[in-house]
Amino acid sequence: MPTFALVDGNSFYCSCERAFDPRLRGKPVVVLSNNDGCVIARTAEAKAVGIGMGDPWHLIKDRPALRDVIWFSSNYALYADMSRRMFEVLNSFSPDVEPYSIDEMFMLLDGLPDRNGIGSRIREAVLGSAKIPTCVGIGPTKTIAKLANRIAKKTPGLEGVCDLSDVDVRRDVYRTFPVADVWGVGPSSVRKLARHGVETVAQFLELPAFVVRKELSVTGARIHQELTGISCLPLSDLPSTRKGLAVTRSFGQPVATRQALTEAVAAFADRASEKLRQGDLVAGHLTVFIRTSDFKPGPRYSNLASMTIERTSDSLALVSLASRAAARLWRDGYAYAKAGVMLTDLSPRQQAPADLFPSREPSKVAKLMEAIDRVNAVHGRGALRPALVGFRDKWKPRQGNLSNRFTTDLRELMEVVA
DNA sequence: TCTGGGGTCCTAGGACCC
DNA sequence: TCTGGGGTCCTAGGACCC
Repeated sequence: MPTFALVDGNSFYCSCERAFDPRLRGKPVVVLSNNDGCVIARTAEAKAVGIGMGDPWHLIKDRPALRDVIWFSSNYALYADMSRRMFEVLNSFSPDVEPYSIDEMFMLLDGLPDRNGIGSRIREAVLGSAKIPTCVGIGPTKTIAKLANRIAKKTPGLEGVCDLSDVDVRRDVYRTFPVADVWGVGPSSVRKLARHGVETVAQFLELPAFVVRKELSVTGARIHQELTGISCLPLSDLPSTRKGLAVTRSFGQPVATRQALTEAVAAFADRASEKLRQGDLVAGHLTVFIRTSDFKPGPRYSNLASMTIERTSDSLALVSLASRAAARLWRDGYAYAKAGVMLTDLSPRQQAPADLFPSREPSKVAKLMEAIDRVNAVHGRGALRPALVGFRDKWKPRQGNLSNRFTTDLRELMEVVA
């Protein structure tokens, strides 16, 4: 039987901010989503003054109780780099580490020389080297490790570690643990299970497998199995090639001209092409969507255009296709709030079938893209951009309080030291 | 002034084929 | 009078996750 650990960074984005500013210790801190929209990370102190996950910042920030709360715009470059550091620390314990999200990593503990107190030692190492406090959940399947992690997080006496390797300990936990808190069981599944009188994990496990299969499909059946201690979600050692990628944004202010909208979509397509090239991939399908706000009064409109394209990662081609699509989707008389570009049907550039009649010479395009990427690596993203993107950036999201990129930009680190 | 931005997997149903 | 039975591939949409 394998042993999995799930290591999860506490209030990850907030902890990243704290790692570079000790004055934030013990204070309520929140990090906001893009556009400074809603709260996506909060410290224990921030939870204590009543801030919920996903709360719209502009609706709550003036409450008297929140007077001392320190807030940040999200600084993704910093968080991604901190995540990489966390990975490296875990990797020094075990060769089998699978990043599950930016702040969560699964690892296999099998074959480790000394398993005694392993959870605490992992925590100490991550805190010491990466400056990130974590919780560790341990169990014979991913689902159980995840469940253990949740208990570690919520139970003060446990010092951030919960081990559910033992079947009797699990049985005890299952009697009261709500099935709604199990990884992969969402609101829709909870409603179905409630019709069978199921509320706890223990009750869930009493359901016959065929009932679970019928009600919750194979996804639910796997969770059912995993909770009994039979592992069916393996650790994936290799980073899988991604299936699709998207660049979507809410606008800093409503976009009301066709020009501004097409420029925004062009910019998203430009960024999406860049991501594509970073993974050495090409896309065979392009989707563009535009929409008005769900929250503001006024006429609503939402539409998308989806097209199969000649496989490419050429910014100029993708930007041109995407902005033409946006121009077609445009309707007069609406205040647009959000748009996006999605690329799917991805494949490695090398494996992509060659086009019989390419519209442009592939080797020349590759050289041009390489040059563009190099210039932007030195001078900053967007320094060199397709003309269709423009320089007005009317759509740019708000970022009212962005911390410095301490770990990835030397100049920005020096600003703090100075 | 102001409500995020990504992902994955699964299923159903349509189009098309023999 | 009677109008098949599989396959595959693709897409849209649901559900869930962080």
